[in-house]
Amino acid sequence: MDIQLKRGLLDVCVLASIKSKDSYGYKIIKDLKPYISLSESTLYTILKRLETANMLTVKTAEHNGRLRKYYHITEIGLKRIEDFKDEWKEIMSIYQFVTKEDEQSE
Amino acid sequence: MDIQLKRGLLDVCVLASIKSKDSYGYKIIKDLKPYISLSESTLYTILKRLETANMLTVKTAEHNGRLRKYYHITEIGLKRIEDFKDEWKEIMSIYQFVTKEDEQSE
DNA sequence: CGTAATACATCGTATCACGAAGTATGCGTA
DNA sequence: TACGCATACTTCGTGATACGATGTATTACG
Repeated sequence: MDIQLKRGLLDVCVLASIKSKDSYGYKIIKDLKPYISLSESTLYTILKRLETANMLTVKTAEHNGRLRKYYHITEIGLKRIEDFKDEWKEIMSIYQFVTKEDEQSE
Repeated sequence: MDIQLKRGLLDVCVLASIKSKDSYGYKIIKDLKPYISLSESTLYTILKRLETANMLTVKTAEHNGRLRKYYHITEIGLKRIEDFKDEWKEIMSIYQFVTKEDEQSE
């Protein structure tokens, strides 16, 4: 997918991937892969950004003797997803503008 | 609309605005306003980019004693719009992923 | 004559996705 | 043991790009 199109979609995707259950970096990438692929450097940048924006919290926990960072969505993060649904209406109208056939010009 | 979300949408919007009829800078901004707003500096940057990518051609013409630059879409530009329709399928699947309610987690 | 609308252009800045590279651990296998 | 591989997270530099600010110039209107 076009890199420009991914912007604005990525943040919400990451939030959606931890919405129902806390998750961690490596798993998020795998879960998102069928929909949108992102590199590790991209993901950790996003996670840090979302943390700064208080959309998620981080908790380090041990798993199999190794440390993992688990990410938990906040109310603000949930609201971000809701806001996206509103933005979607605008995107739909743009889509219709772009794809409409101009009958009068034929 | 979120600035990140606009990226990737803007180019195609501009192309769509000149698809059926040649247009010029100021008019493009006005035509797009109901769907997506962009500043002049942004538009001229985009127009130059699309010209470099051979997605449109420019022709300077006189209008009311003043020079105007008219933009005309090319085959490559039209193809860009078609490609966008394909990308749309991916975007739709992302939308469904983001908005799906997780029944199993309730 | 002054103001607004029209029309195009340039510059600097902030945001951001990504590749490359690095660090470290656990596990299977030869 | 030694090696490769998957897991897991981090840092750095770069290129793309939307935008505000600013500038130039003309036409239209009162």
